[in-house]
Amino acid sequence: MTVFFSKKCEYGLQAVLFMATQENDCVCPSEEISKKLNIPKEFISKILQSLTESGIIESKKGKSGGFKLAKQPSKIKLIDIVEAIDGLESFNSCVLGFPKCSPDKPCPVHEQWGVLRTKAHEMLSSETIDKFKEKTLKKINNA
Amino acid sequence: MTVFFSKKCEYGLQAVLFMATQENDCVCPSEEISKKLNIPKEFISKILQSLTESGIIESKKGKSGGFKLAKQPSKIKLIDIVEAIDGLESFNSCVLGFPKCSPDKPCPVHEQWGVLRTKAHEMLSSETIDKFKEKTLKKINNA
DNA sequence: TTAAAACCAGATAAATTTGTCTGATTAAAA
DNA sequence: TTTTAATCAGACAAATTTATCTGGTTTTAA
Repeated sequence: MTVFFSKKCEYGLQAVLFMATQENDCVCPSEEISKKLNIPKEFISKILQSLTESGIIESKKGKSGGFKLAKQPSKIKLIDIVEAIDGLESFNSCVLGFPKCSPDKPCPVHEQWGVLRTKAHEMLSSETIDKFKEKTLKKINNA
Repeated sequence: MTVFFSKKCEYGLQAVLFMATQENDCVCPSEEISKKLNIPKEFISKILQSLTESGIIESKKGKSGGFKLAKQPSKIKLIDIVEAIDGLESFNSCVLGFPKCSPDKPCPVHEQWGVLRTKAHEMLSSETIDKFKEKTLKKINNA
């Protein structure tokens, strides 16, 4: 197996990155997101609902409703989306599954893995979604 | 969620690291491994069976049987165990779940994630399990 | 030779994650 | 005002992962 993000989180990241490519006050119905990204409609709907609760996106109900970002793209970090969906536990728990892994009671690979995990966390915390607009458009339209 | 290794893989890594701390020709029954590492007996048995098939460990059947490493600890890399259990697909597939993510058709975070993934792969490929003997003993006996 | 202690094999069960369905509510547009 | 198109809520279903059970086979040791 060996995944990093859950499917939900992958889809959530895709969806938010996609929404960041849209014009400002244009709301995006879940069906459109579903089609553009090839994600089952009902599934992405649920994910969008939870991202709405988390305050990352906003929803507009009723006809010609949909979703849009709740903040400026430059204010949304990748880690925000990950935290909302998968949580941050993995950045604080043992990669080998040992109990109570800590600097005090390190697991065998504590050091080696710690470095990598920190780098991953730094990357996700520093990158904001406005940086990915072009690449996202390219990927979605080319793929 | 956000896991890196599956539970199976975590347990497999723990078990092999533990076996590397044992005396050379001493075979280790699955029950002992189960108790030492707090892993359900039947579950770790299955995992040990599959590691046996993969040639990483050897089994001795019958009374006073058990498992031991099939090679010298210095010849077993962490990545070997991961490959045997989880496979290497994740090192070659898109972290955002986009289809056909490649240098040609990169996903939005292709570069950023690629660096991290490569580092993870390098770490797992360079570290051999003999390096962890002491730390493993400490962790198991202290925890 | 026999009993005990281990691995082995395959089925089954439980838990979690992923995905679907139904109907209610909301709000814009005809 | 009514129809239509959307979110929302909660139950349900399927798939995957994790864990357990049962019984068989192997081999040592008493």
